[in-house]
Amino acid sequence: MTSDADETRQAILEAAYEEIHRYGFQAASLSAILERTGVTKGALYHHFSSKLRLGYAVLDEHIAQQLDTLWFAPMQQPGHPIDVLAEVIQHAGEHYRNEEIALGCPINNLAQEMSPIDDGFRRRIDNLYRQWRENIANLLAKGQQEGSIINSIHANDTALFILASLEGCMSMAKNAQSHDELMRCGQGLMSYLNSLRA
Amino acid sequence: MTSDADETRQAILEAAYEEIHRYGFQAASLSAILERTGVTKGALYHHFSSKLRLGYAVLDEHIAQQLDTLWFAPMQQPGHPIDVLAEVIQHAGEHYRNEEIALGCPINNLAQEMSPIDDGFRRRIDNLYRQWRENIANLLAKGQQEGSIINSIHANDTALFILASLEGCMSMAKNAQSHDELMRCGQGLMSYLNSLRA
DNA sequence: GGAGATACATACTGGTCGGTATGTTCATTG
DNA sequence: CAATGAACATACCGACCAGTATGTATCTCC
Repeated sequence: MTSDADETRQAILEAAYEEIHRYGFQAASLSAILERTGVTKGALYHHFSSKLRLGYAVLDEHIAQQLDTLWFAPMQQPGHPIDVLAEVIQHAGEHYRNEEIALGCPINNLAQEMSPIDDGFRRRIDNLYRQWRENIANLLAKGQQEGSIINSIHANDTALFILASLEGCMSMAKNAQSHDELMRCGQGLMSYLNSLRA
Repeated sequence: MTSDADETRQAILEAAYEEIHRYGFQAASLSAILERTGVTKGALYHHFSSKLRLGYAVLDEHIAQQLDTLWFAPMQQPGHPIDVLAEVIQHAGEHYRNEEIALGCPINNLAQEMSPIDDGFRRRIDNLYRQWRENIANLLAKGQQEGSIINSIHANDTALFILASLEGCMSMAKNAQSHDELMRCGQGLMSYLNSLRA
């Protein structure tokens, strides 16, 4: 029964994601993940050859999909690029209220923790960030073609800065454990974004 | 001889700082710190009652002092606030080239890792960030009084966004392991800062 | 209906970790 | 000069961890 097996695999991924999101990858305990799911260690090592591979799978499958749902897909909607960005950011801000802002952005968490010590993590995260930047840069470039975004900026570099600011705001709010600080910081980003309108 | 004892204590703090900066607090191994210094476990536990207290001391003493030297002190120099900020940021960027950009900002590292799971860390980091914000906000407010900074912005909120962007740029560059990306991201921040000139 | 593979379950291992108990040296102080 | 405490040093402990070895039930396929 491939469906049962797949359910088990997904349950492990989901539990691993939550454990990693809260405690980080290294501090995430396999025993805790097993306890969460009711799955045994035999099952876990049947589906994943090591803790590292489990971590990679969480990134490649769970987190990548979440990023797509929360950011990439909504960015495809029509409208003025800055309006689209503003709406997506606003919506994500709401999402992170329920997801406990104190846990921070899952990608940034892993980036900070793992990129200096494991290149497999680093490259995967780099890919996600690259896609993210490209999505933003495409929006900006489209706006420049349409004449709705000023031409004096470089789309790629500006996208990089926007993403950095985004992650920075999440960072600040995470440490302050304050959704209000996230919103205040987001206002700063918004005023920057508005300065890009043609 | 209090001087010998103090040297030992400082040696432990320095080694602990480096170990924590590289691997994070939880993954930092006391054994590795001892090996670095040649100090024994007895000595370590004579000076620090637990690993947690050692971590707090690294923040309270080593990191706080580093922050003061690299950021707060240089921000006191005279000149147009934006010029001062630009120079300090530029100088810090150079510093982080040698300090291995791939290790990231020590404060942000600890914030991401520890703030959700230990309030002692979180509050200490919150204090450092607060001082940082206040230093920036003071510069901006002074500029507003002098008429060199536009009045339409709120100094405190803008300082928050600037700090967030700063940390975000460090974050991006850390994961990319690229000092060039730090500089490109910094350019985005600079163009934002310039938009604040009166 | 037997063979092999899939999908687990249980019990165990070696290693590392933070922390402690105890011993020792030496400098100060009454 | 004896006593005390600071400043270590050494040896050890229990807990937890990722990973493994082995067993078993079920399902597929010839």
